[in-house]
Amino acid sequence: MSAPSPKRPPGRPRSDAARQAILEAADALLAEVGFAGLTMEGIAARAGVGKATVYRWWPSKGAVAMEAFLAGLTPRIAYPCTDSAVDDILTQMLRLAEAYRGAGGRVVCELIALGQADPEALAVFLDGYLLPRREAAKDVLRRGVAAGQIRPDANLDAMVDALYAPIFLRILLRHQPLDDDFIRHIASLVFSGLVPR
Amino acid sequence: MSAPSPKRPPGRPRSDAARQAILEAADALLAEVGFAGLTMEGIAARAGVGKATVYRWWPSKGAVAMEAFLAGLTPRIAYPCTDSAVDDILTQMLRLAEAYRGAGGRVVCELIALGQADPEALAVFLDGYLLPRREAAKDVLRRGVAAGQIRPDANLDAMVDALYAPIFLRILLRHQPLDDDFIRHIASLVFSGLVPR
Amino acid sequence: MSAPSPKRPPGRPRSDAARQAILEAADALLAEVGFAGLTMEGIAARAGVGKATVYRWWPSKGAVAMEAFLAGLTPRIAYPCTDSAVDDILTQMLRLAEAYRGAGGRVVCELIALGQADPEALAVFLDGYLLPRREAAKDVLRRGVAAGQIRPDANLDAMVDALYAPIFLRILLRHQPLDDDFIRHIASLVFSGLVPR
Amino acid sequence: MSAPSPKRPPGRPRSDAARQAILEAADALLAEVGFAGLTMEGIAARAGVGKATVYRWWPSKGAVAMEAFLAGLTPRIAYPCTDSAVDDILTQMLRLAEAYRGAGGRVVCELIALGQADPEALAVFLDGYLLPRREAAKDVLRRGVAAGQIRPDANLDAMVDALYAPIFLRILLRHQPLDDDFIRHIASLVFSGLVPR
DNA sequence: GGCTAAGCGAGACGGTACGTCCCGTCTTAGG
DNA sequence: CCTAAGACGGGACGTACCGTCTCGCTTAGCC
Repeated sequence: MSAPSPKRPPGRPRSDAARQAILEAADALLAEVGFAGLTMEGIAARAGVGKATVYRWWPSKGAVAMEAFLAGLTPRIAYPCTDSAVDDILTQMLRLAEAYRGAGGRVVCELIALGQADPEALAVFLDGYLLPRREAAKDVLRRGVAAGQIRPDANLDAMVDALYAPIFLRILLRHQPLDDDFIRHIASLVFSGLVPR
Repeated sequence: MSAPSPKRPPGRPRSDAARQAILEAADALLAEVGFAGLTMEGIAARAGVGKATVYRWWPSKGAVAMEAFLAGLTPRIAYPCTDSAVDDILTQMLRLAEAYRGAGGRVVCELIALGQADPEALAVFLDGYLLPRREAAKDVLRRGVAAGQIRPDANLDAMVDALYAPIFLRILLRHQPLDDDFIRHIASLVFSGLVPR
Repeated sequence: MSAPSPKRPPGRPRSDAARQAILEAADALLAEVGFAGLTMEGIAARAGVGKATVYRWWPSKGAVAMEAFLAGLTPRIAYPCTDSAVDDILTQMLRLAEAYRGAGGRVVCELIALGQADPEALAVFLDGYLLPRREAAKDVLRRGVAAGQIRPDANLDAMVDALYAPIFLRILLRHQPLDDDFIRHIASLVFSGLVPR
Repeated sequence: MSAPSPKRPPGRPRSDAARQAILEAADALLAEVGFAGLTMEGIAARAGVGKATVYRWWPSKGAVAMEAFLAGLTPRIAYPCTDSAVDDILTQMLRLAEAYRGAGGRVVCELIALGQADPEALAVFLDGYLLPRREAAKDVLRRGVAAGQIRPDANLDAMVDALYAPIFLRILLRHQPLDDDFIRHIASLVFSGLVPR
């Protein structure tokens, strides 16, 4: 019966309460002071936790920040599901832009910046945030294809990039505002070439 | 009273040798230890210069790094000028992608990352690199409009974003390869909606 | 109900093996890294023992160190017993000085130093080492008083201090050598005032 | 004229104000929390000084403590100068005992303890505190010899040790109280053997 | 030629956060 | 109920940089 395979390690088990407290503290601090202002010391103090405990779970403030952000974000920007896939995409793009105009956008930018210096952080960001969203977007597009609203020979990957990259670029570079008009322009640009004649 | 030669301030003039030494030191250190490992102290020491001298010329390590990098970049990705503005854009996009697949791409990514923590650095990046290129692109597009190859009601800013943002996103996030096929897809996506019927 | 053997407490009995392992580990570490470098964590790890086990037996690293040291010390500097108590004291003082010039002296110094920061360690040192020796010295002096070699109104406690304190001071402060001449000087100084006229 | 020998080093000169503030802070903390409770961090904070500044001047808390103690102590326990050298010594011994019963005694003990682990600290303690006092004591004794109050063949070094070592031993070991009676006993013990017959 | 003013190198200054170490307590599973 | 293991909250360690400051020394134009 007693399967020895999983093998609980000896010693006091790690406290998930501490883990949660750290993630929540990091999330709150990210929103308040941004990634640059984030410190391991601050996180530990806010979480009521020893610094060593933070280092026991994550190797760097980047790792904590990434995980905290993803944990705090996951259930936020969903796709609607109406008859028109094109409208659904547009609606979600507007929602996303709305979210990115606030603190969320700044954090996303900082996490992408972090990823430039830390490939592991980038991988976590992709797997934990970006790629799932891309898949969701592609599902909606596939629905549109099935419904005859989008040409069946469309390259969905390129399409997702064409739709969403401009949003990311504008929050990253701030060269022009990310307003709803811009979103609509982009969407119409992309879709006008891909709707069946 | 004495309003002589226009503007020469009194005192010892700034040493351009120091300025050059700092930029070279910063450039060398960037290559050796990367952005994250760069410090004002290190730059000053390497350049054989007092820290105060560095601060007298630039407000932050971001500003030094940006200027050092842009000075060393001088990237010549010009637009061709054929009869077809659409073809010209595509040709240049392919050249740009080619450049960005190499070391130049990493540099641009790091500059953008730096800009997330340092607004002034971002401004320098925009003014010194990005905005001039956008203008060049828009010039080509305007040529296309004039030649009747692009619809006159097209929003050129959105169009530039739609064309180039996907390139930036792929070098920043590396979620999919930045190959020529992808470039062609994006271009055709964008232009197919904007060529006159 | 079952009231068997009088006093055996329930549960697993304490492991004397652990106790021994701890003392040996402490002794070894003391020799390797000295008092300052000694840590409870290090002792426990070296002994292959949980930290809690160390704390269950001793309240502080000072207590462990003291016991480990006294256990390893077993110093046998006994008093001779001739007709002359004064000579017996002098003989023993010379032996003691001899012992203290070597490693034993360093040990005693370190124990005294340890006692300055740890009252409990000091108490152990006094009860386990110093006070028994004082009593032995006083016994010899009492013998001298009984034999008419020492004035009966002599304050024995002060006398012991006067005789031995200079030895301790010279090993503690190293301001001058602890040679036999010095010992003889001290002894003659003290006794010359206390022998009956 | 311009003698190049002393050669002021380049850079901003060290701030003696900071140095003084650190010593005063350390002295105050030593009296309040003792050597064990002393921390570099606490000293820096109390002195309103960066930790690095403390480390720039002294390598360890022991070094700061030693210097702070000596600086704060220097002008305290002087010898009177009456006709009787023997009385002068006794008077000063009583004063010293008085001082050592308070916080000063604890600090001296801790510094001696420190010296057991740190030879440099011990040297500073000897040169800066103990040896000068020994010389002063020997001067008084020489005065006594000159005045015919002390036998000219007395070994002054041994005599000083015989007089003062018991005081140190009682504050170090606390095996018996350091009261005035004890001081008088010791003094009479030592002098009774050395006054000329 | 002397004066004034600013830039120069150097590096100490008051700070903040780092990542590590050890403290003494606790929480497990197992003997 | 003791044991080994080791995570926990806490706090000091010594280091590295930050951005500012205070020095003595140029290096210039102006009187």
